[in-house]
Amino acid sequence: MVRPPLTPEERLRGEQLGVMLRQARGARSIVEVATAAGMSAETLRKIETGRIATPAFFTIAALADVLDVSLDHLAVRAVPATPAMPT
Amino acid sequence: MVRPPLTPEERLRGEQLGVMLRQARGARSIVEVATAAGMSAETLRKIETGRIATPAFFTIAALADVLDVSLDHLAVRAVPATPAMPT
DNA sequence: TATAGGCCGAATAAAAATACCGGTATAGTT
DNA sequence: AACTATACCGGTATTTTTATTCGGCCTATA
Repeated sequence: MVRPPLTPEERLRGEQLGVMLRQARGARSIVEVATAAGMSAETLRKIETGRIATPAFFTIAALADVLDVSLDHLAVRAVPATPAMPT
Repeated sequence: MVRPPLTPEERLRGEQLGVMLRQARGARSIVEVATAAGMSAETLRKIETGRIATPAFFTIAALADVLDVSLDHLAVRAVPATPAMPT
């Protein structure tokens, strides 16, 4: 009936996404990239550190545009192992 | 100091994303696609109708995977005109 | 009848996104 | 040495939004 809490797997997934975004930022400062992507530096920092585990689609899209990385690439890399549910 | 309300532009952007996802779903039922993507049917319906304007990145990623569409494609199409800020 | 698909509104807990504060560490300047 | 500026981190507080379930309602079709 309510929104369920994030699972440990979802937390991990968010951390991995953050690591990739941080790596893509390279030597640029958080302030510069966040401003270019139209978000606050605090938000970008929390995404990079995984404290925002399930950020909004358009937030990541804006970041990917600024950082010149592919959204599909990010999604695939962040969700590595599909549970492979048996039929 | 607080999270600002969604702008009309963000609402529109969400609606456009919904339209694209709906089109990609084709003849498949909401229940089938939502289940395959690991979310409730109600949530998918709200995304398609734009009532969830800024869905989570991994939510859209799961949908894009099931529907076999590109996240980059969705992002570009949903945010068509960059404001073209003058230098 | 009844079954399947879809639409809508209310209610709820959890989380996003933001700002502010202090702390740390490094690099450059006076 | 003292000061200044930049950059990053962690916590707190706040409002808005997500994601979910439930119930009802409608339409087509077997």
